[in-house]
Amino acid sequence: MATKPSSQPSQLERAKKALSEHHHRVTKSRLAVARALIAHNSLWITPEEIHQQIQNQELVACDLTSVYRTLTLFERLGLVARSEFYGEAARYGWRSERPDDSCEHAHFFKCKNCQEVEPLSQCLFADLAKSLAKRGFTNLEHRFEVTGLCPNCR
Amino acid sequence: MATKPSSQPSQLERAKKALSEHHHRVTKSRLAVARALIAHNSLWITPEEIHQQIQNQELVACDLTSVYRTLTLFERLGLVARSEFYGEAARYGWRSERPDDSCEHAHFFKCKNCQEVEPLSQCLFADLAKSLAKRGFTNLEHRFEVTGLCPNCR
DNA sequence: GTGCATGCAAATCTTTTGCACTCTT
DNA sequence: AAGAGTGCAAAAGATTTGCATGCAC
Repeated sequence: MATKPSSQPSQLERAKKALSEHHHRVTKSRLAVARALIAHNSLWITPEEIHQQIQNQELVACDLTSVYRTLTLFERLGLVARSEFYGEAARYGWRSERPDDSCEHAHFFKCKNCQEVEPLSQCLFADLAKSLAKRGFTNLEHRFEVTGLCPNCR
Repeated sequence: MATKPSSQPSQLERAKKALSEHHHRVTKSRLAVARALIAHNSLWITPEEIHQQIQNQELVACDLTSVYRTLTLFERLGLVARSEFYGEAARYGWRSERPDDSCEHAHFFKCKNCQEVEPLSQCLFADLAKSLAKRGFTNLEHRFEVTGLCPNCR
């Protein structure tokens, strides 16, 4: 799974900026979590996996508890998106674009057999959101998840 | 929250039929769970709530563990649909129509404030399903959930 | 009678919380 | 120096599992 080293510095800078702008401290743990997420690019990983990766690849120690706390914070800052399949740990993905793009997050396909996760290009929500907004619903959030068997596993 | 007594007998019969057709035994516990779900009609309730309701309204005892096991079974039989909002217990809803209608289940809006659950009429999945199927994905299942504030709570 | 289903207890898994200590600001 | 952030341990909550007993078939 190749990472895109060239995109990492700017993404990490974005994280630092978001933290300081919102008066949160730029700590080693938080940067380590950010790095782990950015390295996984568009994939969705669990807090546990993030924790593992930090332990393996970094000299920094970062408790699992801090991973959770950092992810919660990052989500508030719009840096990550969260999604969850039934009965499993939540998964987080780095959001490389603007935080207000609410359609970039929880749309993906996951194979029941090989666990492969594949992002879905489309966001089906836009139209429905409009019609709900028209009827007076506000603060809308949505989740859309698809499972099944991928071509390799069927 | 008024129930529709007239629809209950047939729904319960449907449950019994599905059980015996698939060589599962028709037990008091399973019927109690079915009754609790049917009484709640289109609402989505948690295993805990089902358990509570059985304890309150029925003379039958049914352990929470059995509620879980029964719900898992019912889901396999297509009698109930399961949905889950972040960080909360899963919720189950009785499916009054044919089990193969994959668009009847997890499409609803839930107000973050008053917890009101409102079904969404549209199924946005059809087109995406087609394109995934064309690419070789099979056994597709999907979930689509929306939260926010309803007109009364905004 | 057979063996599926149940109840109870305990385990598991994810996530959160309390608290003393540490490090960023 | 102040207090936000962290690590560790323990709690909390939902769901699952093991096993002996009980009930539907």
